[in-house]
Amino acid sequence: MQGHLVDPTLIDFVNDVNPMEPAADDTHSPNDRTRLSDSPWSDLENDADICAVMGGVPKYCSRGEHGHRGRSKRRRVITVVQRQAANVRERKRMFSLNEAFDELRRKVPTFAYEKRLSRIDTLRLAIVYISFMTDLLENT
DNA sequence: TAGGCCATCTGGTCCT
DNA sequence: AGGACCAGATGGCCTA
Repeated sequence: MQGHLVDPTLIDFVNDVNPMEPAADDTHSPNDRTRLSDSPWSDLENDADICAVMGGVPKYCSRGEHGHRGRSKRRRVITVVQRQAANVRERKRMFSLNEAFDELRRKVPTFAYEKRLSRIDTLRLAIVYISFMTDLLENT
């Protein structure tokens, strides 16, 4: 789609950001690793095995009781259920973050890539792309 | 096998 | 008090 739109400068910076072989195919596809694709937060029950049922104690036990140096700050007491709920919310949050990354990937010229852009490369490429477009506007 | 990337868990902090 | 956000830790998967 971007073939007619892209000039050599653009190609340069695309290749700069991720110097990989030319793409064999157009869309980033099968390579997709297992991602947060389908309702990752649907199975709250699956979290129950984390550390939970330590003798039925309702407190959450974290791995490694570190972090109590100083001990001046009062730790927030959190139940297993609350921890699980927080985990689900966090997964949901990360899912929406990844959705935003996917959307950004689609807005950025990625034709030269065989692989799907990583998040960091997506950000870097977007920065360069925006700068490029800005310059283009200012110089015309 | 090492390194990169990612998902997930977790605890801390900030905000409502 | 509880949710959102964040960063660190950890482990799995994939590729060079």
